Order: sequence, then structure tokens, then C-alpha cells
Amino acid sequence: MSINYCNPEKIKDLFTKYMEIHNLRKTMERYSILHHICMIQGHFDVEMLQKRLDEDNFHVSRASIYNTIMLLLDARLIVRHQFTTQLVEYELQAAAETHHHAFCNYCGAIKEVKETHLRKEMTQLRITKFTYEYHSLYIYGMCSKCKFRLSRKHKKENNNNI
Amino acid sequence: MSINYCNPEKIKDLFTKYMEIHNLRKTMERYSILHHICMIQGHFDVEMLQKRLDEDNFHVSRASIYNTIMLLLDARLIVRHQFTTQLVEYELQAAAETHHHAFCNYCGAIKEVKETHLRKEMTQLRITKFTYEYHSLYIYGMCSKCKFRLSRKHKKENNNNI
DNA sequence: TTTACTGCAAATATTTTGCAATATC
DNA sequence: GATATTGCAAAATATTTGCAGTAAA
Repeated sequence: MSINYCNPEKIKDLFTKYMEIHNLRKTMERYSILHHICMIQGHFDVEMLQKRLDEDNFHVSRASIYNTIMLLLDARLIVRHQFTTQLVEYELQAAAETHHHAFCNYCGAIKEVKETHLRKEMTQLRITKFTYEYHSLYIYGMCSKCKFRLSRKHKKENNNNI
Repeated sequence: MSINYCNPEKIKDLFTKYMEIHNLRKTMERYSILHHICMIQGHFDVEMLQKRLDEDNFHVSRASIYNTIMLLLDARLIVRHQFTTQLVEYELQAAAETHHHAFCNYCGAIKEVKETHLRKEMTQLRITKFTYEYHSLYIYGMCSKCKFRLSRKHKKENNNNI
């Protein structure tokens, strides 16, 4: 149930500005990658992104995708998530800043959590000899489905022992 | 400047208890790996851990190190950090819970931040349909050294333009 | 005695790199 | 026209897996 709170045109303009400042070339590949990222609801990984581009008949090499993702990270237009060892995911910064992430340790589900109070506190955090730029907060635990499933399993096992 | 706030004996006992509950075998390898982790000040990676074990004439295979790390993560005795794409690091949970981490985007330095207020708030966080177990908070920004270095570089460039 | 665990090597997965071709400025 | 960027394939890196031997229970 994630909504992209993004304005694709605005994000594109920010990227253009970023590339101009850094004397980078504004290639079709880079714009196309960003465009498809804006079209994805929620998280994505490199695999998924390339598949979407291919489906849209715009093939971009793996190397270029990694290159562009690096630029977008540096431009602070996307953020990187890694909840488990296996999978690296990304998300539009514009979408990510609207919520925290709660990860279920038992089924891997990711729940988006609105919590403006905490976010405000952290943005106001002052660390000595350190200039705050951004942060990431991941909350780990058990989702309600798993809690229900595991409590039933537990009951069943106890009954079997009688 | 990181201190291991660990009591190796206590941590070993917790691991023993964990293995007994889960019907796992208490092997020399597993205890040796945990022992060496307790001896490391601050963060470590798989490479470093194996090197330390080898230096102590206790060779353990890569596979067993990964296996044991997985158990220790599951037992909540160590935590996993990944500040960048390249490097996965681990840390004793007992040490990690005493601080947050602030990562410098420009030189990669990791600063440990004492901030009990935030930690308490997060532990008290209640999310609907979700049972909190633990969280991770990373703060990203610029350390004072890089700020100084970059401001000097900037000044120098401006002078050259005159 | 049973079988979980280990070491080793091979397999898998992910990301980076070298280089010739191409497209941007 | 100069050169940054791309695609491709190969290389580098990190993690997992299969299997035979070993050791914990």
C-alpha cells in the first residue's frame, strides 16, 4: 500500500540541475532510468528496474544502471535499503521521507510507518563535530500475521503433548 | 574510541543457552568464533574475523564462520551493519546498544554517538499490528575533518579564480 | 551409533572494471 | 572534435551449497 508521493517532473529537474553542476552528460539512459523509477510504486531492485526498462523496449546495460543509481544516490533523489543480507532495494527519496520502515523478521514483510514526531526529532538531532545530512531508521519485529500464525502453531504443539 | 562493554562469560552463557534451546551442537568452532568476536574492539567483518582466528592458530572455514554469524545474529548477540554497498560489518550487540552510528559520507569514518533519549523513545514506539523487537538507526553526514578540508579546498579554488 | 557440523571446492549472486563504440557537449 | 558514457563481457567480490569426513550427543 505504498504511494509514490513524487512529482516526476520536479525530480527530473533536480536531476538535470545535479548533472549540470557536476558537468555530467544528460543521456537518454539516465533520464529513462529515472523516469522508470518514478513509475515504480514502492521499493525496487536493480533486477526489477532493468526488467521494466526492457519491457518498455529501452534496454540499458547493467553497468549503466549501477552508474545511474550511484548518481541518484549522490544527488539524494533515491535512498538505499538493505533489510537482509540477500537483497538491496532502493526507493525514491520523495516517497521514503514520508514514512519509516518496519521489517518483519519472520516473513520479510515491510510495513510503512507514519511517524512524524520521531522524524522531526532526528532531523533536529545535533551531534558534536558532525554535520547532519540524513538518516535511516529501520524497525524490526513481528507482524500481526506471523504473531497469529506462530501462536496457533504453539497452541497446537502444546495440545499434541497432552 | 570504541569500547567493548561486553562480559565475555555472560555472552558465552547466552550462546550456550541459545544452542541448547535450539538443539544445536556446541562445537569448538562456534565457541572460538564467539570468543574472538568478544576480543575485537568495535566493528569487524568476516575477513578480519577469519584472519584473527588464523593468527591464533585456530583455522575455521569461511562456511562455518558464515554459519556461526547467522546463529549469533539470530540469537541477537551480534548486530549487522552495512553503511556502504561494499562492506558488511558486525558488532557485538552488547556494545552496539550503547550508541548510535554516524557515518561520514565523504571519508567513511564512523562516529559513535551516545544519545540515550532517542533510544528510549524508539524502544517505546508502538506500531499498530506490529510487535517491536529492535531497531537500527544510522545517521549520515559530514565529519568535522571533511568539513574543514572541503571548506579550505573551496576557498583555494575561489582564490585561483581571482 | 546417529546425524549435525565442518572443510573444501564449486556454484551462485552481485557489483565493478576494461575497452571499443557511441553520443553529448 | 574531444571525451564522457555506454554496452558487453570478463573480473572481482561476497555468500551459499553439495558432499565426504569428522565429532558432538
